[in-house]
Amino acid sequence: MAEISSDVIRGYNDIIILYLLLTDPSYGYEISKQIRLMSEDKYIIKETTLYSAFTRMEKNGFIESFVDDDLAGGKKRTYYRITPAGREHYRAKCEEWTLTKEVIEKFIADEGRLV
Amino acid sequence: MAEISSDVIRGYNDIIILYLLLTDPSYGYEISKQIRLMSEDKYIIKETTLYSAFTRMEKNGFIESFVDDDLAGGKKRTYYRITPAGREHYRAKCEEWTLTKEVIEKFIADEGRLV
DNA sequence: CTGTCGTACTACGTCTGTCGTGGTAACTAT
DNA sequence: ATAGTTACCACGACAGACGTAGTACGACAG
Repeated sequence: MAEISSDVIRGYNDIIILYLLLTDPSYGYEISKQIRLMSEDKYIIKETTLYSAFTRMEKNGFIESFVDDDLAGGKKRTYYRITPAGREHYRAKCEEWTLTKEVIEKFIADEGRLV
Repeated sequence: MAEISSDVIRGYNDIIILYLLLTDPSYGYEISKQIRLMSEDKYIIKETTLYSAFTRMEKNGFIESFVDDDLAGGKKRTYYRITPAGREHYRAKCEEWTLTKEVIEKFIADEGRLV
């Protein structure tokens, strides 16, 4: 089955991740599983891509982190929570998506032109 | 008016350019004007982006160049023609686009969730 | 009790497409 | 004269995505 190459989706990891934080905080491993699930295995985000997106978005003020170190076995887990700025970023990116989609679809040929 | 940031469209300049070469060869300046026109000024490709896409795609065998140096005033102009491999690349990218679109739209929230 | 699988990250360096700056050169209209 | 349009190119910087590798703990099979 075809899968999505990363360069295509570049710039959209932000909205994918932020979407999953809209209602509740979450953490890396969980988010990566949800992306895989929601996309029906069509998009499997690379771990490094995900975690570096967290770092970048926290620096930009779109998300905040907090650590839960009360897990069984003294393990810790880093949660991320979306900020108001993050919501705004998400909203803006969605609008940009609509525009982008409109533009790109003008350059998708119908069958006839392809031959 | 909102315009499209380049990182969003990254990876799609190829199909935009190739689309404009599907029926006839063309050249940089002309293509850049057509993109601007067809997108209703929503996407204005940067010159350097365009010309480096030409170089890259020629190296990949998606397009071929030929020079017209019989223009008035001894000027020259470099035309590009799509190759069969280029058509195939275009077709594949269009399919990928369909997939990508489906995936991304699963992560676009309806109004209710946004608040 | 050794080994693999799943969970949950992190560090480091590389690659590639896009972009900013700036340059060349000739024609065209004011 | 000079600004604008046509037509292109070189160079270097940047940022997001990726490859590789490593840490560390628990659970469960053999």
